[in-house]
Amino acid sequence: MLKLTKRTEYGLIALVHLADKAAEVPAGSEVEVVSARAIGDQFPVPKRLLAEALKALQADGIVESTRGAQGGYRLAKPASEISLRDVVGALEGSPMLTTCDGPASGEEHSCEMESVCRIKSPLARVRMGIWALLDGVTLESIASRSIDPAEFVSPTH
Amino acid sequence: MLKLTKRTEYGLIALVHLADKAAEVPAGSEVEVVSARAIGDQFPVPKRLLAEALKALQADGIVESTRGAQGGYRLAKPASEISLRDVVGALEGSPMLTTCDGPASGEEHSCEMESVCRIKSPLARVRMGIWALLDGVTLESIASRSIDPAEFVSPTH
DNA sequence: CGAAACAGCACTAAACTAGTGCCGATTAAT
DNA sequence: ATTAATCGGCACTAGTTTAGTGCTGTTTCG
Repeated sequence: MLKLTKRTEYGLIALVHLADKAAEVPAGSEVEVVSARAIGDQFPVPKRLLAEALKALQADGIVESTRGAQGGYRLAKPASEISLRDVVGALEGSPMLTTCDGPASGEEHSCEMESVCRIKSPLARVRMGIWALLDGVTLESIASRSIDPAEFVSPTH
Repeated sequence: MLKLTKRTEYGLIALVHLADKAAEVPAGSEVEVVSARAIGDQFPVPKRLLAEALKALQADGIVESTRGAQGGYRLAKPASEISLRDVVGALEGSPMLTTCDGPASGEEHSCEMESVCRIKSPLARVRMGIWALLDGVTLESIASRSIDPAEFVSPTH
């Protein structure tokens, strides 16, 4: 239904929090890690799911983790280099729009009626447009409430 | 998972077909209606679901229907005035991105932690950006640019 | 050692999606 | 007037996805 999952929502909340922590220290210095528990304590969200989201973000290299007591997470890159596209890709995967559409165009049964399908390529373009839109929104811009309408000009045309 | 439903996919296929029919006659003249059965016979899709999609499109004023024998559907507006936004809106409804986000911002339980939520307004802007993107794609542009082989080889991302 | 914290697997319940069944209402053709 | 084609609405089943939880193992600080 063209909707993001809760996992993504919780992951984003955590990332904004981590971005705050990273912004608090002078550039270049070590950023202290924050535990999933510590993040969950600050927001009324299921702490366990938030932890699941952080695990997925770690697996995709968006955050890095320190294990053991006093362990936790921090951003693996500057917030300005983490885009919504990265986050959504890590937490939702790539499939988008319809099964007829899809990244694996040349693969197996992408569309049984490829030769007659009139909507495949238009939808592929829209999908790329959406990814491009997400790509233009960085974690930094989300964390610092800056109203920047320039991000929302349609890039594909 | 940020995906359109089959209903929307089938509805789009039908709409492209109807747009073709509308383009075949000189401007101003009556466009003959096409039955759901006739459309379904031309594509390997579940005919019944296609009919369901057409019903929804009719309810939203995107197509108009003629009942009874020899009845069917045709576009209610010129294809150039029907956008993907209209179609998706009719077949999927408006909710998008997260429950925290959402068009009815001022309504009831939009977000329990509204005061602390950092991601609500950024996501709302992204949602508007996606709608704007969909708004820029007309049924006409989909129907006309249909067979463009260059699109099939484009590396998606 | 023991507690804190990440990592991985698996599971349940609810919601949504895809697809179908059925029947009534309407209308053109005969 | 009858018939057949067609839209319109309600409801139902099965499969998939999502939300959320349980449990166990592993790492690391104190």
